[in-house]
Amino acid sequence: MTGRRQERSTETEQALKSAARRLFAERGYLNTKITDITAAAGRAAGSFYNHFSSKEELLQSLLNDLEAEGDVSAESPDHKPDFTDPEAVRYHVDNYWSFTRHNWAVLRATSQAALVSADFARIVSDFGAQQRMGIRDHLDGFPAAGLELPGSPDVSLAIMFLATSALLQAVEDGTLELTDEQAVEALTRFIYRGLTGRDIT
Amino acid sequence: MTGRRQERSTETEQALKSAARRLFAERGYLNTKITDITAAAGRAAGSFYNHFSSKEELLQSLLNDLEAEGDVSAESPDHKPDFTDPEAVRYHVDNYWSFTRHNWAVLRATSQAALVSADFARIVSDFGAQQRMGIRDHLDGFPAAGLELPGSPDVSLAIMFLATSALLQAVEDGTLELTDEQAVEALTRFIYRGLTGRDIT
DNA sequence: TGTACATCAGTGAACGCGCGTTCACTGATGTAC
DNA sequence: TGTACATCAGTGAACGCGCGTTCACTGATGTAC
Repeated sequence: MTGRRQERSTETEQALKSAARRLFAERGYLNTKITDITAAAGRAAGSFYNHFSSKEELLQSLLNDLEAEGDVSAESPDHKPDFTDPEAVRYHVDNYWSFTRHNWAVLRATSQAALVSADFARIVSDFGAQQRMGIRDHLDGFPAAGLELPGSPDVSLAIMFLATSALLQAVEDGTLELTDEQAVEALTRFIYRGLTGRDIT
Repeated sequence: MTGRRQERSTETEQALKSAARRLFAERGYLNTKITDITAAAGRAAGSFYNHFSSKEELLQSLLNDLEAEGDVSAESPDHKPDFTDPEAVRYHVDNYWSFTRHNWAVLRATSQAALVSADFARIVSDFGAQQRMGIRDHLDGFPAAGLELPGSPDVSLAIMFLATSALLQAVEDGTLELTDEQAVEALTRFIYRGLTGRDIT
């Protein structure tokens, strides 16, 4: 009934995953060896292949977990879908910042994997495209409000996301020292101004 | 007189360097093996170690070449050192874009090396800090002009550089399609607005 | 200018390390009767 | 409920591949006299 065997199996699988997440965060994806993961998880090297056929597959599995729980695209009902409103920009910057920071280990691991694997490069690229697509309609009010984007909608939104994740990366690796609040505040002002050409009042 | 031996030696060294640059551009630093470089340069594997003691040292040497010629910090005499003027922002964005794009192979290789080597991580981090330092005085006119930065000067400038190189990376890897002119134009507007809170007229 | 020896850049086969991957084995869990 | 057999998760030593690195050797260049 309990399925003692399967229980044990999923225990090990979870142990491997969480060890991997920890090591990826500490030393990065590329510097983490499969045997490091099994050792950190307290299992034998061979055990790894009962669960994953490669480090890539493990990472893919961590990514799937992200999608399952976090659901990036899920937007709370009270959010404002119009970037002519500074609060709407702040809401999205804050959301994206928190999400990325919270899942930094896995997301950074993915971009590192993208350097070496064409598959992951496409995943990263598609992920970005999807993000932009998801909020493109937040710019719909611009013409009516007499606002002009700095470039095409796609490029303008790309700059928004790229600036945010690049700043987060700088904070994470210690290049820049600032709190989450400071970061979100500065980004929000920068981005709102950049998109609209108006200042936050 | 000619120094036939030394001539031959520097020939090989140049061949190795330019093969490396080519391969780094094609398949990235991490995916390029030392034997790939020697093969592409048409030399024997062992020859590599007459010139460099490791792939890192070769990359370091490519970086030194950059500094020697390009001199990033060198600013032409006619440039405007005041970011309250949109043309000054455009000038710097354009400059940085061209420089980075022109030396993309080496710069990307360096950030890839930074993922794996703490030494290169510091080089990258220091390089960014130096860039920001070099133009911090371009913000000096802001208070007098009644302009307020989106965050601290360092963070504001960091966002400027990070956004630019992140966009370049997206263009280089094919994620985004736009010409240099479009990119510089969009970035200039985004950044000028972001820094000043005013629009480009 | 010529000869004899030294040095040096380049060669490529061979070596060895790190690490991914396999596989025979163990002990526990599940199944058949 | 008990016994005999099957299956499965986990183990860790061993294997082997890829690639960095070495080194004895070659032929050309430089030096001494």
